[in-house]
Amino acid sequence: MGRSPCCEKAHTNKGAWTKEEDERLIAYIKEHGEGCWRSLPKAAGLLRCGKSCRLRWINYLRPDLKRGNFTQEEDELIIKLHSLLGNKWSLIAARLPGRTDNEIKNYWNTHIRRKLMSRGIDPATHRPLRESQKNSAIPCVKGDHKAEEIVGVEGNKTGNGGNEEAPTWWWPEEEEEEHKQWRCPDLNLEFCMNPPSPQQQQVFDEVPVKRGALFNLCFSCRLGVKKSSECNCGSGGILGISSGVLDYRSLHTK
DNA sequence: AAATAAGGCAACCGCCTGTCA
DNA sequence: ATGACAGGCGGTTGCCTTATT
Repeated sequence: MGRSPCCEKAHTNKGAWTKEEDERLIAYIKEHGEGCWRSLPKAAGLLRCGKSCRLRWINYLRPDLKRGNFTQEEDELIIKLHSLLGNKWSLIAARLPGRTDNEIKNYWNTHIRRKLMSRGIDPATHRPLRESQKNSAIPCVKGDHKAEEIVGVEGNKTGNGGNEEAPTWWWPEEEEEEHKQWRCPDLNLEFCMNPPSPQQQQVFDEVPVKRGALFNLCFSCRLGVKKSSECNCGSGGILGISSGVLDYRSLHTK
């Protein structure tokens, strides 16, 4: 037997939200806060599925949302993060204050994908299209490259399927043979994590990480060690992976 | 001006995961 | 240990708007 539906579909509205529904949802959340999405619709007098309410709030009604076009900096950050995380839109969104996973996903599919394709870069692998077709592996990273250096999109390496532009991290032709030797012989997924530098620590403490909120986490929580006895911030690692484990600023590949 | 195509985005669907009894 | 449940996520759909013919 399958799971029961999250709501009684026969008596729920679907499709676009009306202004009145929005106002009801905002008013309810302002008074009672987020959470208990299943019971929220009834309590708020909405004929909507709880999931639908959650989505509407998170993607559209939250007061901390940044509306409007993506900036060049945001563009580049999305590309960088996507090259590291893949389609983990929620993780990517966690690093772009005021942006939602859905918004970033849509933006990726409609703008960035095309932009990368026009540059001859495979948006799935972040490799030149010709290479991606030959070898559909995830891009390998040259030993000491930091994540920030991996996915620059400017540059003009030729031989990428006729397109002049290619990532700056792509090696010059004279090194091509050398790199063919070791490029993705095995996919090395071994990561090392370093404690944040004082500068990184400051960034961690200042940059809104998730949903515009500020988090002050101890080191064990940033490592995603849930309920660690070392935890001295009291959060118990509630943010897990999004808080530090995969933070691209402290993540290096070997 | 009307018809059609393409683009953009909000919303839905179904699966996965973590939590709790 | 197990199952139910809520929340969260990524993929997909469908509608609305804009551009083109």
